[in-house]
Amino acid sequence: MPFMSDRRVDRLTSLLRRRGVVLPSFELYGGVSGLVDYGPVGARIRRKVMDSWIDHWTSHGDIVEVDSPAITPESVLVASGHVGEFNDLMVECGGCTGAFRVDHLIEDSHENKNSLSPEELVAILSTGIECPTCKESKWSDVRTMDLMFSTQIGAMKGGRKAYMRPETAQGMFMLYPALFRHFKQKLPFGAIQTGKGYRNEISPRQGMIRLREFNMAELEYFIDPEDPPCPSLNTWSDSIALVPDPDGEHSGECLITISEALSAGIVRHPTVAWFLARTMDFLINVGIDSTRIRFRQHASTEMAHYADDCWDCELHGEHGWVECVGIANRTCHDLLSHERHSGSKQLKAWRQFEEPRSEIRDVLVPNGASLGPAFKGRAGKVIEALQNLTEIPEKMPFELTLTDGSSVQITDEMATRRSEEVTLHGEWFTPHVIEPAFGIDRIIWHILDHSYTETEKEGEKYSIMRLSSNVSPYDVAVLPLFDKDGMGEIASDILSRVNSMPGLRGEMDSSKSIGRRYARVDEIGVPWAITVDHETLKDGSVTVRRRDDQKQIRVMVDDVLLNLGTGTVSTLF
RNA sequence: GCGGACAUGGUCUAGUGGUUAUGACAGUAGGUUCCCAACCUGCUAACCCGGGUUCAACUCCCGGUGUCCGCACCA
Repeated sequence: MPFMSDRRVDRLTSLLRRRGVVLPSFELYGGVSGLVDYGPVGARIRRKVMDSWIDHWTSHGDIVEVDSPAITPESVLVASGHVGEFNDLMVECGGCTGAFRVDHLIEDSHENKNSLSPEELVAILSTGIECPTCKESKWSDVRTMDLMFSTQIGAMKGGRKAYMRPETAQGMFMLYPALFRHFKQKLPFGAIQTGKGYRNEISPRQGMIRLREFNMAELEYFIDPEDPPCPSLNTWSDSIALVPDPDGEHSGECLITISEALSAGIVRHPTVAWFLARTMDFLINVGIDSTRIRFRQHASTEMAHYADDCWDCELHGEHGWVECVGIANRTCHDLLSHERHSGSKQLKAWRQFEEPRSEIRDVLVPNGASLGPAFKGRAGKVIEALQNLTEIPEKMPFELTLTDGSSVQITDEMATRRSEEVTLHGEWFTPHVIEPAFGIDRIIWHILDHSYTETEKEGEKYSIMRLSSNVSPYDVAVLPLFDKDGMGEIASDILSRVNSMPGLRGEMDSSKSIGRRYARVDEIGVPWAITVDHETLKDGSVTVRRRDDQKQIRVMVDDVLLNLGTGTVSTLF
């Protein structure tokens, strides 16, 4: 083994580099912080994590996968609120050169800081706000911190301003009308999308934890807020660590089953509860240590104004507790905002009443014979305004305001008052959306962190990556004990049989001693090794070695391959 | 973004203003051994980038980039 740093995290990162799992990007040119590469081994792991994530959600039946561009026109991100929020105003202190967010500095001096313009913020700043570090108040000019990567669609002057998406979610909101049709116009349904997201972090640190370009996997689940899906939670009998809202009545960490948490009112929304449970399942399935998972509820104060129950799933590792999944009830905020900004009428869903409802409505029926001659070209607008009246005036004549802002006088003969009975079979409403958003790189880091095991073997340090077979880079290693007497050929043959099985990938290694080869595959987390030896030549049996306890058994080749295909090799032991 | 430390083969490191720049591990070729990183021999492979000082810079100075540690930031 090479030199061992005294920090576990250093030894782990060094292994990940050495074995081609995760490495800094563009190192040839000095590297770029916040960007990483997945090497040949890491890319396999990432692919498997992504695939099991997609499989986990699409197997449910009412969730489908979509894919939309990373390049996003500015108007979309204005509507979503990203263009405003991602441009935090920053200011530097002339005394100690510290950088601060203006809104944080003036927090105590103004109640409604969110409503202030940049000019007003600067004005308040110059009233003698002190630097929290050095107590001076010599502030530099205010500048914006753009946390999105901006670009342009079209190379020439007329190019349209755009950004690299900071989340994949907006693409799914754009596809809402298509999804609504796909699901035969019935809620609930969901869409997932995996892909890259981009944030120009001020100071990315901690390796894979804060990246500038990162792998996301997001799910938008559209529901009727008056009829939220309440899947049964009885299948989840294990307790989950919850850290409820510190300002709420349930503050303090607790270990509790998900259905208890829902009935106790800790988790406020039944669909959110279901997503917490399903998220737990996914994480355990890809090999996260269940004792190092917890769900932390956002305090009412830190929650975005539109959301009403948000949970972060945090994983514990070398960097402490890190937020890896955010499960938010975004309510109708996004769809409504896109409806307002785009003017589209397709962002709603239909709610059928159980019983048709009749209503008596007073209406003014326009009289075209009288309106036409009176208003000529504007008559159309007048009729439209009359039909859109929500309150029918008591008396005639009255002033009617048109959509262009002008008003006209409506007299008796221009419209007839009438009571109409209308039967309503349902109504249009804006669906709510529950969004679980997964940071895949952070999850992969914790899979590696939790799997990395340092032991000793005959006084030597020995590392094993105890990856779940669901995410291991190779399913099996095929090792000829000697590369002679035809063992190499038999091994190649076994390998190609493995590789021809759907979804399976094996690796062959015939160099150096057998112990060294076991060590190499242990280090990258290959769960099984098949060794071809002299007996194989005689009877077709091989040694199967289990990574986690180094136990080995003798089995017929065909049996191992069969069990590899069904994921049941462990039953042979 | 600020301050401090650091930057040498794939990994971890030694070292110097001057001619072939250490060592270990890994890799590789051969020998030997054979079910847990054995051994022997050979080989491959590095001074972060740009400028300056100097007869001469991997070494000293400045700038950049990157990493780590604090501060700030993390929607």
